[in-house]
Amino acid sequence: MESVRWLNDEETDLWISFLAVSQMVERLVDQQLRRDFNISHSDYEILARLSQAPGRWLRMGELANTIVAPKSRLSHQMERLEKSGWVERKNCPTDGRGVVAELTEAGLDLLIGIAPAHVTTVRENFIDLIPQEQLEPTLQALKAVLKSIPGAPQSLVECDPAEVTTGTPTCETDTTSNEECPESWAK
Amino acid sequence: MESVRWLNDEETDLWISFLAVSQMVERLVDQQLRRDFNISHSDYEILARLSQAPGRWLRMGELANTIVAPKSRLSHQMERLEKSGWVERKNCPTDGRGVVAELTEAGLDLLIGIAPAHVTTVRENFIDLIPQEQLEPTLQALKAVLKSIPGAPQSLVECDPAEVTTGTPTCETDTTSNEECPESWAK
DNA sequence: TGAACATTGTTGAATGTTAAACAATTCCCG
DNA sequence: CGGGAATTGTTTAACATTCAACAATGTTCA
Repeated sequence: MESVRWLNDEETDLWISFLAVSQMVERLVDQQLRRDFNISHSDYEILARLSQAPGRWLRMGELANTIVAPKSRLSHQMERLEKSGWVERKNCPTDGRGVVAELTEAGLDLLIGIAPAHVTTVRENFIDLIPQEQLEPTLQALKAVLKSIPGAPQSLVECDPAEVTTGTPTCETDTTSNEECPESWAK
Repeated sequence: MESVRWLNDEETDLWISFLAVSQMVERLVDQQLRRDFNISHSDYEILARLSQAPGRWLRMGELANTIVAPKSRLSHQMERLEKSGWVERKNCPTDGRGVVAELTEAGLDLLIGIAPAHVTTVRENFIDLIPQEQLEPTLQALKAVLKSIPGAPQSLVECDPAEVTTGTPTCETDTTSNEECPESWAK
């Protein structure tokens, strides 16, 4: 005899809307990438995250965590991306079990070609649709969810990949991540 | 020579966090349903939406829209659900092309058995993680996105399926949807 | 040291999803 | 009415994802 705390109207609305937005936005973004560049959104995410990593490489596990994918999926994706020449896998020098995923020059070029249109899609179908005054509270809500779920990834900065070729660390230690994505890039 | 409006830090953070939360929450919810009840979240959604529809049935197209799925996916899902006896397909009496998806008694019973645990999962991994003061702005943000995307579904109310057996319309015409999901249901 | 255990990543088979082509029906309008 | 266009839903085949089992390496600690 357990008493269930059903969702009230507002909570229900929030949950249903969240599901709908998640799926619609994901679908729109994915379809734009497939249609215009013949690449899936999840493949794009791999390239993008690698491009921002210190030496444009990440351990497989880290990468999987970052894009919130099971390891097995990442393995399959990497196999395809590697065949296309956009990514390389190397044995990790510091851990015999480990594998390092590295973005190739070709992969970076591809990403640089795609990013502008992608950002536009993200704006048109998500960011620019949200009224200014709700940006910050929404971000806080999302971060609260992330914080409470064990194993959730850090936030990373997504920006012009053409500018992120230096290998400057974005993670943990050096948190002056602002410098990496100045608004002045909008040239 | 197009000038790209890259995302600034806050926007980037919002986008990345949104993607992460979407995938993490969807995964957690889906896994709980599979583990405890051997049903996928998307199958659950079908049962839930049908249970709230006027006579516990919907046109295939409406249903696909509601759950934000391509029609082809819904067809496959329905085939499986029909085999399991939780749903039935009938020819639509008013449109020769149409097909009507109807929840069976068995399907409703299943849903009633599952719903409490499901709601708990949704609370634990999403709703209850969001601070009170961000609930409303977040909802507004999501609704703004939905409103601006053509073909986005209406919000529906998700509540105790045991109570929604009367066939009272929730859509369009009768918008006193509050009555359907009073907080007092939390018994 | 070495034996149990933990971690890392891959593999293969089962399953689910997708886009495109299709058949059936209805709608629009001359 | 009747013919072209639009809508509805299914099907097929290609593709992607998932889980569980696995191999390989690292870690712990007696």
